[in-house]
Amino acid sequence: MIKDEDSLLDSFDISLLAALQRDSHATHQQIGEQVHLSASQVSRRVQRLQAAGIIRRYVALLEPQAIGLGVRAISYVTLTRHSGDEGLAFEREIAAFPEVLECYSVAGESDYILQIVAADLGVLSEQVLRRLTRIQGVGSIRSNIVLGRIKSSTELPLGHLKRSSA
Amino acid sequence: MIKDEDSLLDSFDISLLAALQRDSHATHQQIGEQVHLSASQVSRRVQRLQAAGIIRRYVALLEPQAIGLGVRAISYVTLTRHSGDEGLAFEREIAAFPEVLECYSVAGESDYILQIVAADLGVLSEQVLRRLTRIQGVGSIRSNIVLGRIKSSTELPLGHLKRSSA
DNA sequence: TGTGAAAAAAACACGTG
DNA sequence: CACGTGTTTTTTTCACA
Repeated sequence: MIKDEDSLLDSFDISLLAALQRDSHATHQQIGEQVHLSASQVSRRVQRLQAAGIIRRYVALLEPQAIGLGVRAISYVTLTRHSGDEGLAFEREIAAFPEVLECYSVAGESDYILQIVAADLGVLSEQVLRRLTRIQGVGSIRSNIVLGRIKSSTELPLGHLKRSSA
Repeated sequence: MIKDEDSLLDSFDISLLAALQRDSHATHQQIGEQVHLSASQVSRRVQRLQAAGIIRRYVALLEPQAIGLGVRAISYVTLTRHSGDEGLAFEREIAAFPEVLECYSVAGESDYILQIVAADLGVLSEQVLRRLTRIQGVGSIRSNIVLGRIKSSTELPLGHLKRSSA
């Protein structure tokens, strides 16, 4: 089953990925110093990791507070019926909501768990949740308002790869 | 000093932020073409947005599947007591778990909502959740296994800023 | 605010172990 | 065959109009 992905990853690659997850704007030189690799080597490996689809893309992370997004919620959506079609339609629509940062289908009481951001509570309930309720097939929506952001990371753990080298 | 963040954001800045959230590796030239701005103008504005703390950092996003992270869970942690200290200790410890990508304190039944990734269900339950249970003050942990990732975005909505110009 | 020059960085080709 | 070194090309930043 494991045909190639892991086998390309030696311990240098892992350190490299860790560094890029932390700061993708560091120069190859700087990254090379951190991971004990030459700049050209960093360049080569980065290209390989991109081509392999391990590095998906590079993005800028913004500060929600600084752009007036003061409220975050975790919401639970239950569909009226689970006949397949409802789900697909919902999934297509939900992806178009910019306020919905994440949406996962889950096993359990609710069908979907969403992470939503909005300017304030008023906008969240009167606009975003309101619009979500109107999506075809949506039965109920329950929400948890986020009081504090303890951790919010885009860095995937790499420790489980540490053992094997290529 | 300017305390009002929004006042620095005209419609060019908003387009610029949108572009950087999508692809921070595009050259200033390319971004400039998208948002109808010269490369030097892009450079200037990017520096301003960074200095203003609106752009927090640049990161590489990896593909979880490609590095062997096949399982994702949303977990709910309830503390045994809410006497303040328990919460702080938990928050400090939880941040050190690389598998815990996100952790929010919420109003509701549980005290914290977590997003966790792991190689497989075995590792999730036998290692990650096991270790979480042992943190001081943790009462119960309930989890939802993610069946499908419908949307997982780092792009914050900017539509609410569109109206005012500086 | 745009234009062009200077600085920096990345990509590339080469020679070496 | 993989590595580092030096070169070329690209990109960014800065000075000036």
